[in-house]
Amino acid sequence: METKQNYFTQRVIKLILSVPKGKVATYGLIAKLAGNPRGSRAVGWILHSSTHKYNLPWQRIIKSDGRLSFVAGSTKFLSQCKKLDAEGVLVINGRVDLKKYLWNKSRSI
DNA sequence: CGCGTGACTCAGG
DNA sequence: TCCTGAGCCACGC
Repeated sequence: METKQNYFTQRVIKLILSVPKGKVATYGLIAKLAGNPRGSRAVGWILHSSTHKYNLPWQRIIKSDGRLSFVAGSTKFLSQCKKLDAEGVLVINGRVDLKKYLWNKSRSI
């Protein structure tokens, strides 16, 4: 593999690929599990940079408050909304109920 | 090695 | 609930 990136980046990608369908994760959670509790911004950058290469389920990654990261009404926003809905994740006014859909690695059913 | 950028998060008001 | 400022991290140039 041409993975010349940092361990953190690789870990983030793997973590994102581990998020089950019908569940969502936050940038902060991914960053924390990857080893950098404060690397949330980096997670966003990694997604933006590697989604096309690794075909990551970017729609499952949202902000810590349960809202989508994109501007409401934008093309990407609607696209994410549609994908999540197709997976069974209910999105209301650009918000997701983290209490129901947040992925807990410790609880992975 | 420094600087700007970005799909973030937290603390206050 | 919404807005603002400060902090953090990886990447490209």
